Amino acid sequence: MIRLGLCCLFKEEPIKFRTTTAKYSGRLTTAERDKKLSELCLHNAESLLKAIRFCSSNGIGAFRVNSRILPLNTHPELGYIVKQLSAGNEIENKFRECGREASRLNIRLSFHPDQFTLLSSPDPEITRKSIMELQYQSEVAEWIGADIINIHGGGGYGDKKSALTRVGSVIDKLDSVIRKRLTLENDDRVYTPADLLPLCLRHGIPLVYDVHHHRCLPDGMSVKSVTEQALATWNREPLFHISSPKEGWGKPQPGKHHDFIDINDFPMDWRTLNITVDVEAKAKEEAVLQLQRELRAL
DNA sequence: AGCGGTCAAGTTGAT
DNA sequence: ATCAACTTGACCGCT
Repeated sequence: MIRLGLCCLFKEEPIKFRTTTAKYSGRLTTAERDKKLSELCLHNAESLLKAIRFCSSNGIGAFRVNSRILPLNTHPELGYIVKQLSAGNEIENKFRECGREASRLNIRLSFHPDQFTLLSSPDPEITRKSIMELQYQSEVAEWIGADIINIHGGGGYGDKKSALTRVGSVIDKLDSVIRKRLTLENDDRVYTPADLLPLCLRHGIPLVYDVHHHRCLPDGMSVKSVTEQALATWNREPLFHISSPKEGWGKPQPGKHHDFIDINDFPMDWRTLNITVDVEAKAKEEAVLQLQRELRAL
């Protein structure tokens, strides 16, 4: 019933994604840089294929793709178009193979651009760069058949209402390759489910409900109520997030993730739903497998 | 071969 | 005013 998802990395399984830094890459000659980036992108496509197969073999139903799957792709000085890399065609073909394999094995793929990607900024330059990032992840999403690009609301700037209005107007202008995949997630500092639900309903954007963030930043709504209302925003299999606090509830830093999920943090109401739940835990695949065992044992 | 310093981006809140 | 935290290591370069 429930599809559990692994986020980006492995703890024990030897599947690695590689990256580089702008500082290092910028010191290389154009030819050296092309070679380096080609190698990294191709390596990452091959790792993604392994990740998909690992998930399938282990009963893990979803995998979140790291934002740096194509390292430095949208960097202002060092960014590049994949087709123009020397290994461009090979890279794209390998990603399309990932898509076929994910489809064959029924592994759901998603993206989660990091905190630099936000649509609420009053600065148009930040919005422009964010849209570039969404565009890049959408292109890879097209290749591999990922149906989700999930982001947070971004900054509040002391006026969340105005900020969310900006988010809405940017969303309405997005290219459909982004728009059809875009989802919004409540965070643990600024935007609660109560903040985001009206926007999600008005603009037809699904809400990724992170119950851990909701517990860190409550809004008076119950888990049950948010669950119901979040489900109603989805036109496809819903995606929710789960994690457990490292120091326990009520300690200084409830935002930090524990190695594993405490089964008591998993909402009862979710157990019978037809949903994907991404497991955000430092023990990665070990944590997903443990939660799966504990859910089955109930 | 091993280890430490460093890493593109934005915002918030602790100090 | 500065800086860690966010999702979290992985990389390069020095010894």
